[in-house]
Amino acid sequence: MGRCPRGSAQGYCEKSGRGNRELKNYLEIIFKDVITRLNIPDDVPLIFDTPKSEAHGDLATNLPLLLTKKLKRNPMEIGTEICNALSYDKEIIEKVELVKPGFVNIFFTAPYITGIIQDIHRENERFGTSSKYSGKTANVEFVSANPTGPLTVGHGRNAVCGDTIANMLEWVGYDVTREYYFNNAGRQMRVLGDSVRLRYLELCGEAVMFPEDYYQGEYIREIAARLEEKHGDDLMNEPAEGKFKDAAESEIFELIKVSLERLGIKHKIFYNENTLYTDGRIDGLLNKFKEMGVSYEKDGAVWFRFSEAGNEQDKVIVKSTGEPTYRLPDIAYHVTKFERNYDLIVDLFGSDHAATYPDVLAALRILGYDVSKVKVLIHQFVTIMQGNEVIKMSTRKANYITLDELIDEAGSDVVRFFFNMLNLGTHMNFDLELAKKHSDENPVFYLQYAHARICSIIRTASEAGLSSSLDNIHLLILPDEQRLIKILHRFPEEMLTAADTLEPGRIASYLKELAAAFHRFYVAIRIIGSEKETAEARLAMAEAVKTVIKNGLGVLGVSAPERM
RNA sequence: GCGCCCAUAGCUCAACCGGAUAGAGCAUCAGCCUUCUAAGCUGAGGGUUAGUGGUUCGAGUCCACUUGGGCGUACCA
Repeated sequence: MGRCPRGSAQGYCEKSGRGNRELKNYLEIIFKDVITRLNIPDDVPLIFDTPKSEAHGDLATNLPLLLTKKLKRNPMEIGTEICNALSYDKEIIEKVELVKPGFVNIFFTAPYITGIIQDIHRENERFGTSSKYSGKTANVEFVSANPTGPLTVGHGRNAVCGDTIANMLEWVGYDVTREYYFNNAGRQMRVLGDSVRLRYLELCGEAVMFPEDYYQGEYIREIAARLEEKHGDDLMNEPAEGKFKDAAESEIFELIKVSLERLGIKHKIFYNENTLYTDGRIDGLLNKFKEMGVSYEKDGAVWFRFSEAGNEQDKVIVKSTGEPTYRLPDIAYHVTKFERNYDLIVDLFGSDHAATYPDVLAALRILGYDVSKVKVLIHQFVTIMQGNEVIKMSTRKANYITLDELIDEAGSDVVRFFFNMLNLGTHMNFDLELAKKHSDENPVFYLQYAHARICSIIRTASEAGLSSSLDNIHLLILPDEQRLIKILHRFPEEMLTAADTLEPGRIASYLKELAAAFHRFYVAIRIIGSEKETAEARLAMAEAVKTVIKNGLGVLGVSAPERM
């Protein structure tokens, strides 16, 4: 890298690109150097983070505070020694200061900070990606709703967050497989098929009793109507599980896929639970458990010794009817994920499934698989409010608001951003009335507006014969400029942290901060109309902001409009 | 009853491995468009971070208990 100052620390310049991570790497090198020279114990963590207040520098460490106990000395004394011994490149670091309790605050030089703009222009739509996990594969399983009805708002959170997590993993280098696991057999599906059959019989003029615990949704009637249209009353003697169930399954799956597609979500694999039976995996697993002595028979059922694996209690894996419970195929399914050799296996469930995964993991551990590869993410439920009323979702009772209805009302961008804003553990209250009425006040517009604004500036500038240039970016020394550029520095690191913690919410928070800094700059400082070289540099900066917003929104699956 | 998750401004949410004065948006109030998009900006008010105790240089963050909510606790998925 030609921009690397000559005296920079060893190893630092070998990194391509900058950003906060590189700055931290540099600090780590020069601090470790001091630690060895001063013979300070090196078993305390050396952490640099971005202080909340600008007055506290660009990066800061609490090293002296952490050392006080170890050295039994005053933190300020230790800090003084460290700061005096610190040798650093003046072209990178402006100053290092030691303050009150024992923080060391580091300030970077403006020209050095500004260099990130070149990186962003060079890497463009790839800026923010990382090769940290290149060559690794990941499987992200999400949605996985059985085809018994359209997706509800409740599924929206899972769908959106799952897809965003997959995006984040791709950004840091993983080859990601998006997977949807479903079950088209069993009692639920029998009831579904029979629900359609009964509606069909109604249409054929039969008087039927439609049980209360059958699927009440309007879509059942529609499926029945299409069957009636196609076959007349030829199907009146068909069993529920044949044509009725098949029609329901395929039509509902079509609905689900369309909803997902509207949100830009496409799964690569739809894994049918049934194949686990037909290819003998279920039986194979049962035999293996028996051989290993981890299962036993009681009351005509087969039980798994989960209690011996440290879980609460033993559970039935095969009912006395001979039918496996969901646990067994779940285990077999995860075995296939291991056999498919993923380096990372992510499962995203709603909190209603929180109780099942410890058993699955325990069984996998007993089978000898490296369970640390599996990251089970549990997202909390979204409480849907209509005014003051809580809407309890139930597919069976047809008491729900579909994801499609929400997308119709709010639009895909708003829906994606809305679910992505939140950390997975957050219990959220979602007031539908409010979402409809105030949708133009959704924070997503704040980000999109910043992007559109920059596009508009670029258009206007180009009409005025002005274009961006990297030649004079050193002119960008105003506080509003530096502040903005420093936020740009953080993007690759934020992306990596988001991917490592599997938290989509981080990206949204970061982008809000970036957009805020840009809007502030925009109001305070003019681009067009300022002195030519400065204007060109500011344009280059604005383009860099635009790139980062676009890339960030891209990860969230939200569009970056050129005009609004 | 037991287990997991959660509780932060009036509302919806942030706060990276425990750090410096707990931050945004909405709502309220007061200002800012003859110049690049006012879907924007500036400022004000608004908090005992549910409560109590503990750990330590330092706690919204960790531990214990209490209260209030969500989800489980099936030979349903």
